[in-house]
Amino acid sequence: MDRVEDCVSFLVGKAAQQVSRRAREKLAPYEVTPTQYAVLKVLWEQDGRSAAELTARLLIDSATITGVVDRLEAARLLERRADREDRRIQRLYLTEAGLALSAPLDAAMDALNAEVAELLGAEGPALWSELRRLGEVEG
Amino acid sequence: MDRVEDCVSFLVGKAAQQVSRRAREKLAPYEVTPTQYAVLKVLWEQDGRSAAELTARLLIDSATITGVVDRLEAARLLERRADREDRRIQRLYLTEAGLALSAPLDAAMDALNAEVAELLGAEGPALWSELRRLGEVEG
DNA sequence: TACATATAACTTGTATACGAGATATATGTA
DNA sequence: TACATATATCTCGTATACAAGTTATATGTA
Repeated sequence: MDRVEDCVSFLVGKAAQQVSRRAREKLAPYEVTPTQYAVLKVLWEQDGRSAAELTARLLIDSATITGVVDRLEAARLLERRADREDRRIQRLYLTEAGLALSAPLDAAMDALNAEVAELLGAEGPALWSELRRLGEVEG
Repeated sequence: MDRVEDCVSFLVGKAAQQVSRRAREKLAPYEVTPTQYAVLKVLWEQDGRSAAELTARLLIDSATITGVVDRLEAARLLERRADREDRRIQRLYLTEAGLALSAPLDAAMDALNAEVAELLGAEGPALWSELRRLGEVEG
């Protein structure tokens, strides 16, 4: 491999960086980051989940989740409530403000998906499944 | 888009995260990170480049380059030397230790490329060109 | 020359991302 | 019950990544 541009790690990393930059731009009006959107998205499905459930679903380190949830709580988009049966667990519940963001943020991300789909054209769907496989790379 | 797993931003981001994790593992014995590898890779081609040249080539913010170069300099893999003609510019030169890493680090990343190529099989090359297009997403 | 503008590198503040370890609480087993 | 082990969350340290702003130096133009 002669040029860094031919290195998988660089290639996938830069693709993610550009897509993430567009996602940040689209989410910026709502003062929510892409990672925060991912957490909210899982809670819109069903809230009352624990941080451990989020780390498993989103493949994020528990140290990272702590910080992301801290900021979402500070923004009053969700609340931590202690589980009554297992006192180690903090369950996460959406506030009214957190629930209200569902429609506009999903619309913003649907627009991003459409943008990328148009950029890739017919090869898009194939890329999807390849990326899913890459996302499952094991040590 | 119902599930966060169907969101392009999440999908590409997780693929990059897993590949990056494998790259970190492979580079760890040399105490070099994937981003540091990218900087070294460009300097192995030709050193004496400025930070501005690196930001353009690697699509990294100038604030990020400052920190990465700080750490590479602290690890004595490269040196900053002021340009004589334009005193704003710090040119980056590899040390003996920095040069010596070329062969083993390239071998480690070639191994990663082969690993991913095997994972993807025949669809790999198509994915490459799609990722290059994604990496060029414009605002 | 004098001054507005541009550029290179750096600084500061915020947000991931992860390794390692600390703390509190549960759970399994002798 | 007593204790070893496991789990959930959090803290701390390090490394990107980027927005915004600072400083020093160049450059273009009146």
